[in-house]
Amino acid sequence: MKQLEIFKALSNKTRLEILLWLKDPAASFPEQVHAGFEVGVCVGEIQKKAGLTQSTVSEYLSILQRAGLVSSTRVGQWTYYKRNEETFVELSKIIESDI
Amino acid sequence: MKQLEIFKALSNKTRLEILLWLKDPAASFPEQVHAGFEVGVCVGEIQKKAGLTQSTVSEYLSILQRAGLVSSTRVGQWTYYKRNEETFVELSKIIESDI
DNA sequence: GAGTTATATCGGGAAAAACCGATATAATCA
DNA sequence: TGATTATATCGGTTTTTCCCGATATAACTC
Repeated sequence: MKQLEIFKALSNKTRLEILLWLKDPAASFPEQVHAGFEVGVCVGEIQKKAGLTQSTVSEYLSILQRAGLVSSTRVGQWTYYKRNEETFVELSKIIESDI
Repeated sequence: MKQLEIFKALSNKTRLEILLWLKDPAASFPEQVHAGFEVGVCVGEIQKKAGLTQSTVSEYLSILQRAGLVSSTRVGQWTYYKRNEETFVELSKIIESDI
């Protein structure tokens, strides 16, 4: 686990918000109709809510993914992102003991 | 607690190292003779070990302090910095539940 | 096939962070 | 008092991050 990369990923207001939204997708993205939330939330919905351009949000999601904080699943023309909870648990332990 | 400020403070290799060194000052700073380690470690010792300029290290320590990760005590002409463990505990909890 | 929709990537301008050297401040000591 | 030592702050250059518009890719639809 690359702590520095994780902390950099968490050092942005919008990226922190995205992670929070993904914690409760049903509440945060009432408009998503294409799929259940098991696979996550598609980029377009996240982008609308973030209020930034599509390219920026796509970039942010890939930063979060490289840090291991989210994972993605492609379904047809959509890419769904969801939290990777194991990384959060690991991170919490790392802060308790390794930092 | 301002999460964003904390994550930014943790988004730098040298600052992460400083925090690690301050975890075991006796092992990390064998040369410090001016005081016991209860008050912390003085800027000069940290600077030598970091290998950056005095101004940079002083700046880094104040970033860590603004984030609540360390605290400082002035004794004579020295400023001693030590970890603020409560913030780490809080942060770990925040990651478990609030992020 | 061509047209449409969703996402990723690329190139770049603006803002922030990473450092530095020089200088200021504060404490000590002769 | 002046000289010395430790730290903080200030001004500036380089590097990184932020965020955009334009373009590329991939899947779907007709």
